[in-house]
Amino acid sequence: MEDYQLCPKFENAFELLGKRWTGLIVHVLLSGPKRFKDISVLIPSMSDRMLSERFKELEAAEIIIRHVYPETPVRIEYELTPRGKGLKPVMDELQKWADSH
Amino acid sequence: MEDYQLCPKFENAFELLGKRWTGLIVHVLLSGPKRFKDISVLIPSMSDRMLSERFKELEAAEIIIRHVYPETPVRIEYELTPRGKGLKPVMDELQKWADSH
DNA sequence: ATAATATACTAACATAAAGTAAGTTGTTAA
DNA sequence: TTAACAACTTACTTTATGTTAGTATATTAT
Repeated sequence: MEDYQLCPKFENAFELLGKRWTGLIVHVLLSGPKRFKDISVLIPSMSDRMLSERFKELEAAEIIIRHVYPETPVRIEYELTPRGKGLKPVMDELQKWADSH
Repeated sequence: MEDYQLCPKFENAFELLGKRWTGLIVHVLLSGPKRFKDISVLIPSMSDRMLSERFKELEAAEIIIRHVYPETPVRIEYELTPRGKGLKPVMDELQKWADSH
């Protein structure tokens, strides 16, 4: 039995963004690539465990890319893909809403 | 010890919209007031229990209002407040993103 | 040489949120 | 009198998230 859906794409979007922390992570990455630690400092109420889990999901959804720079010590950065950057208008509108209401 | 926050308003917005189903409920209410049953039919994968819980949260956050029409049988409708309707641009941008990416 | 510090995680366990199935209340219809 | 419907609620299970501690690898301090 298939589920009737309002709009599969829309529902898929919410499956991702409707998870705790996902939106905030995308939001901070909109200001540029960041390291694991950077984000955990910017969003201190989120645990490392959650950040790690969300990174994996966002990478699988091709919203972020993981860059490994083989320096010593190794530097790892997370960056939004074009798809991820495409969320900027959504975040901007949400910011406006949050400020005005 | 206070938690440093990126932007309290923004984080608050996510506390609500970052919960499962909330976004979809708002989305369907953007097309007009609806009854409990209407929404449960439009979003069949969501349980009544969740719908009931989300309604309460959205009402408390003044995003929806609950109207009771004392007909027989009683008719109850949920409608977006101006604050709730203010989420339209956010939803529109998300829709665009979902369609294009 | 050894201990301490740092980054980027992972593991184990506890609690909170969401899913599932059935039941409640008040009404009208057959 | 039994059934049907709307709008929920309750009890219980499963999944998600929170909390604390620990690992691997490398550099720096003593």
